[in-house]
Amino acid sequence: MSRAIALIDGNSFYCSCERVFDPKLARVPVIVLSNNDGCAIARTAEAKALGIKMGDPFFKIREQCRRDGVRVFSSNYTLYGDMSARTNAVYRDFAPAVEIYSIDESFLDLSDVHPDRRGELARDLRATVRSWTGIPTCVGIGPTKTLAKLANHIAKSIPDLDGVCDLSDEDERAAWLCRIHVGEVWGIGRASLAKLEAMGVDSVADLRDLDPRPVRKAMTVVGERIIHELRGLSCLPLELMPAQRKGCAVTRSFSRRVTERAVLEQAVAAHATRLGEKLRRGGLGTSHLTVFYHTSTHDRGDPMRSVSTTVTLPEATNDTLALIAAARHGVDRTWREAPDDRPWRYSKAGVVTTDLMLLDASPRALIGQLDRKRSGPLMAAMDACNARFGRGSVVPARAGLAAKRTWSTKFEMRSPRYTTQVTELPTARA
DNA sequence: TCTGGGGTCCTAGGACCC
DNA sequence: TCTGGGGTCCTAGGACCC
Repeated sequence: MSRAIALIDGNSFYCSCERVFDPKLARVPVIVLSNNDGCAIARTAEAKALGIKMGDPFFKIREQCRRDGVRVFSSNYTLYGDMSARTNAVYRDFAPAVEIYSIDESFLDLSDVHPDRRGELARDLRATVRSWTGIPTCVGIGPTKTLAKLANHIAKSIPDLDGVCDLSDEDERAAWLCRIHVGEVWGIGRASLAKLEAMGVDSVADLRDLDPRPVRKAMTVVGERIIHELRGLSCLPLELMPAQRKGCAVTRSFSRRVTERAVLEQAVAAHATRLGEKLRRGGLGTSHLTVFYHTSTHDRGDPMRSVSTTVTLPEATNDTLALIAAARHGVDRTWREAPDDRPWRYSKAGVVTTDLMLLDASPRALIGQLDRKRSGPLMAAMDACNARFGRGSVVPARAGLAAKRTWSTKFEMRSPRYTTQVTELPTARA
């Protein structure tokens, strides 16, 4: 039996999550905004038809949204993450192996399903997910991940296919590859597209038929792999065990421009706190913390400043207090008072780590060892309180975190966390 | 100082993804 | 006024070693 991979994803996933809990959103244009209500990152078909593009800044389309009756939502990651888990639970009923690729996409191994039955299984899967979670999906099937992705793209763009496209058959596949633009291929971005167009490549079939060697020269081994994958030779295995992550970052734009040192310190302390939570969830630690903050390139005429500094810790840790101290130290050694009456107006700050390791397996310091016997239980107690009473219920004192946050990210149009907060359950009146 | 042929590790930057 | 956040992989080049 031939190898077969399916890629299933939620249609306009974030928008579909909002629709599940508000029937009035059906058939009207809906968009979901990025953090800070910055730009559109999910659009329903109706919103796309109005010309709203991926990444359109909200302040530029606000008026159009009002005029055209577009329903606008801030992103509600708690809700989307929970809905994602529900869809994956359904996928696992249909396939022996599932790779969760992103919040709304999963690869399924269908190799053991007879080729004649794969389309039927995909239709059954779609219907089940729709009925059990409310999320509409599309399914693409092919002998490699790259072809499954391409099939999914076809399933989405040709309504007659009813949300399922199977590229298992070689002749059918060849016909489709001639009709699809090479820019739709997974892994071909702007830069590669320009190179390929210069080489006279237009369709996916053109790319498939290229000699891999010159492509490797121009697009590295990544480009070469894509060609093999398009020919049906699998180079990208299903990754069933999530790999240990290598880096972790918490970065946010401010909801206003920030000029005060105390506010910047409060922000990086808050980001370091969140970083600690993320690290502890994976049992990970870091011994280097990079702190950055900068002005905005959109503020033309304003003085620009971009700062990035890396603070070294004596040994790996995920202790919030140690991370906050490191983050504040980063600000300490880089903060400058403006030379004249035009202060730098910072737009964004963050903390970044790139050297994560399992804390239990990390080497201990000879000098400056942190007290893990104390830190572990303290952090566990803090995490437990915050899990029970909501994030931010317990914060370290002294870091200024208890004070009002005047800079924090905007979510002015966020829907309730219907599935994870008992206080935000929908109300029914009878 | 020059001459040669390997290695490893780290970092920065580019590209791409969702 | 208002333009997201968080990842991965790959390569080149420098520092350093034998």
